[in-house]
Amino acid sequence: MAERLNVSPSTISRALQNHPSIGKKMTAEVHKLAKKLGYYPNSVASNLRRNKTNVIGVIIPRIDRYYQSSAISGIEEVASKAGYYVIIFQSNNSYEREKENARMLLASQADGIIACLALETNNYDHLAVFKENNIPLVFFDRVCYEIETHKVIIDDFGAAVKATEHLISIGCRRIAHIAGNQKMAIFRDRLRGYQETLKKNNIPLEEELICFTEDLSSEEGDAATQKFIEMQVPPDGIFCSNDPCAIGVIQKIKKAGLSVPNNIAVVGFGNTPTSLIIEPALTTIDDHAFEMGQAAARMVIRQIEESQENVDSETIIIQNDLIIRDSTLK
Amino acid sequence: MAERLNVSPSTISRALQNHPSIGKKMTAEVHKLAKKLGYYPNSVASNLRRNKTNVIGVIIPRIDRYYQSSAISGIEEVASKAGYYVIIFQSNNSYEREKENARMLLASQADGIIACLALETNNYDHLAVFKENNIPLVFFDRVCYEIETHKVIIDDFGAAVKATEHLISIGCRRIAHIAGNQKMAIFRDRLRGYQETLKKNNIPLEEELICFTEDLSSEEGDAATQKFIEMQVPPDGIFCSNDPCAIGVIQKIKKAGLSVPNNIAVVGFGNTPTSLIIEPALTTIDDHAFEMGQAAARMVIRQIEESQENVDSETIIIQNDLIIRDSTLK
DNA sequence: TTGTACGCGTTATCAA
DNA sequence: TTGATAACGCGTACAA
Repeated sequence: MAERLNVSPSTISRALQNHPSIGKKMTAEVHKLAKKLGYYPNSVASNLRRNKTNVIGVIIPRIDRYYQSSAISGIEEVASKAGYYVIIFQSNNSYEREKENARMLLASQADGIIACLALETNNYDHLAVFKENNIPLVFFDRVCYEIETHKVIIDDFGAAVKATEHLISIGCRRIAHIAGNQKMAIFRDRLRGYQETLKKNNIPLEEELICFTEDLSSEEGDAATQKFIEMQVPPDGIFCSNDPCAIGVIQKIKKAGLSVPNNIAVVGFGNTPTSLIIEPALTTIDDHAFEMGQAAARMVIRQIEESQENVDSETIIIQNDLIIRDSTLK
Repeated sequence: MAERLNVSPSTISRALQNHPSIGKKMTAEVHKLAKKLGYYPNSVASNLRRNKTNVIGVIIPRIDRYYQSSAISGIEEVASKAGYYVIIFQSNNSYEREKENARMLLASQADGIIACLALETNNYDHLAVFKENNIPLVFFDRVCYEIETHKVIIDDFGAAVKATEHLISIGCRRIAHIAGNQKMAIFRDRLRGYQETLKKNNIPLEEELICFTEDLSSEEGDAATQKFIEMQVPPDGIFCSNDPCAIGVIQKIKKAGLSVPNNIAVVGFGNTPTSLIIEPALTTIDDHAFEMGQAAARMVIRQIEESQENVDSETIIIQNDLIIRDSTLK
């Protein structure tokens, strides 16, 4: 260590963190010497001693999806400002990988966890473990209601209502919905929003106008649209549970020689960058992914730092906006 | 810990890592008990003892750019298979943040570093530190030639040649280039590829056909196109140093009532998802970001595990492809 | 095949 | 304001 130059091991430690009870001269000198020697404290040892790692673990399906990487950006921004590291694990929507990720995070002594569930997951023991070990856990977006924790979500039901009502307001009367995987609450809520809105407006629900998909890919959007177009009376509006799917829908409608929005209006969900590039530009729900990330990070940090055996699970609902563009502008 | 059930602290340790010199019965029993008690070794302590963290630190400009998140996906895939964690820091293209990130990674005792430089960076001391401390460092994409390390890049010069030659081959004779920030080698190389190709084909280089941008945004593409269109003899082809910029260019050309590719053909760089959605679909260079990430991860892990005071800096060049789409199909 | 004892580099506590 | 000491939880050399 650096104490070979002067004397004392703990004085160095204190000086380096500007402890008040250390002489200014001493402090300055230590800092200078540290810089000269290129000395930096070993945070692994510090972590062991303090029993704190300043690490926030994030478990998400895939980092190369716009929604997820935006959320992570938000997490990282808040975390790094507060002096935390962000360590990221991708589950690839696999339950096994998610379990493995949780195991690794547990072993790494992360101070807190932020998770967005994998599609496959329907057993939550690997995450409940964090609660048992008193490690703060915050879910965002794809949350689970089986564990009592803090959550950051958007009002998926309300957003779907907005989207559907918008389609009705521009004159659509035969509105289809392409739904996401019904294992996830968010997709169930969007479907419900769609259904309730039709009911409320006295529009009959037709089973054949609802298409269930595995993962809302463009290809599934394409296939669903094919079926819709072939119907005797095709729909005049389609509400898709995400943007990539809506893009596939629009491309298919155009390929069939029909017009968006004149023949069929389309609404997406997510406000991805692509929604502005497709022609016509896609009307969609902005889900404020970046802010969700920020909120989740703030939440988990607050829990870490309060550490009181604490307030029961709290849910933050992030605002969402319907962004109206050409795909519904008749 | 768990030795209160049987006897011995170190036996537990050995059993848990399946040390050969431990009875099979013992080993099995310990594993069973560990599972039952929910015991997991504290890796912070282990890291301290072994002087190894199994962490690979990644410093990149922004995670919410498609190129970067794809590369990270590649890194993560390779790393996690090899038992490494990936810890990500965003520099936001700021030199100060990059310095801070490097400092934190140094303190966290990362076993190896993968970096993609910030735009602002032109002093490299904060990264040279890793070499001094014998921590493997691999650059990818935005590399620096001032430090001798391993690098993963694509042949930007060659890719630009391919792109420019393609424009010439479809009959373009007045080809413009929208160049990226010339602080970065990749953008200088792309410019050079463009220039050399024109020369080789006896096409005069015209200064006014080269537009230098700050960060190749869509907006800058839009503005550059405005100028090009207003010229007495506008260009008949534009090679853009990235896709977002090319998207701005295409949108502007169309807004001006001109046709892509008939009036002006456009080539981008990066093969982002948007290049397939814009109309006409964008001809572009696929830079294989995911594979770059994989290669970088393999490289850094190899160095970590060989640890021999080692082979001098090696450079891997990842293949790139010109993907021809409608924006250049006359 | 198993147990003992020490040390990794910090920091908290207590004493000076 | 500073120094001495112990302890964080694990891995390993050595002894048994």
